[in-house]
Amino acid sequence: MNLIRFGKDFFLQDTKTVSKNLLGKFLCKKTDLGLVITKIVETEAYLSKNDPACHASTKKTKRNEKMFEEGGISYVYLIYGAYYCFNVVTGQKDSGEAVLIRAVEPISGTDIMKSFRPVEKTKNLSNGPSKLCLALNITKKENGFDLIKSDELFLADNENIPHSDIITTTRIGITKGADLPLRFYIKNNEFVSKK
DNA sequence: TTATGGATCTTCT
DNA sequence: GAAGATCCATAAA
Repeated sequence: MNLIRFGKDFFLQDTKTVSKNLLGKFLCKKTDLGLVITKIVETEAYLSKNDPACHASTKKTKRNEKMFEEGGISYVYLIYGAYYCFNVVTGQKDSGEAVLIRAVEPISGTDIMKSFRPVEKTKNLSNGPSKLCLALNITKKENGFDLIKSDELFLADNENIPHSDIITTTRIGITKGADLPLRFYIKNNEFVSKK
């Protein structure tokens, strides 16, 4: 498979634009067992302004500092003391914006993913933000990774999803800013966490 | 040093 | 469909 990486320009666009553009693209992870390739099917945008749900909405801390870097790196954090969530940092340095990858569809290396996260149905392998982190073996060690240059964790180009097949709704699992329409997913895709 | 809450998942009915 | 598990990071004192 021919994997084409994105340039920095891709990540410096408007965060909502990047959120939509990431749909249908590949998220790749090199593991000890081989290369895993997945397709992004669901994202959420977290903005710096007028968005109380964003970790960067309050102030810069040791935990969210990666969100303030220039776009093109990863931001991984622990939630509920037990699960990881994977974000792609976007925008200029100090903007404090990112895109949460909520769900992916296994493309290649499905068996490897199942070795990290045993499930009966492939459909349940990566249809959630923490599920995909487990399946791709993404942990705190992957925080602050360079997604443009790294060969271990990176994004690659693929199909563009037609605008008519992108559904925009409100975000999930948050208590603040829950009414903002910043969640995007691919229409009729089985691997979306919730419709 | 202590208290509290959270961008979730799994298990049970 | 509904509720409990679980523990780190942050903020307050």
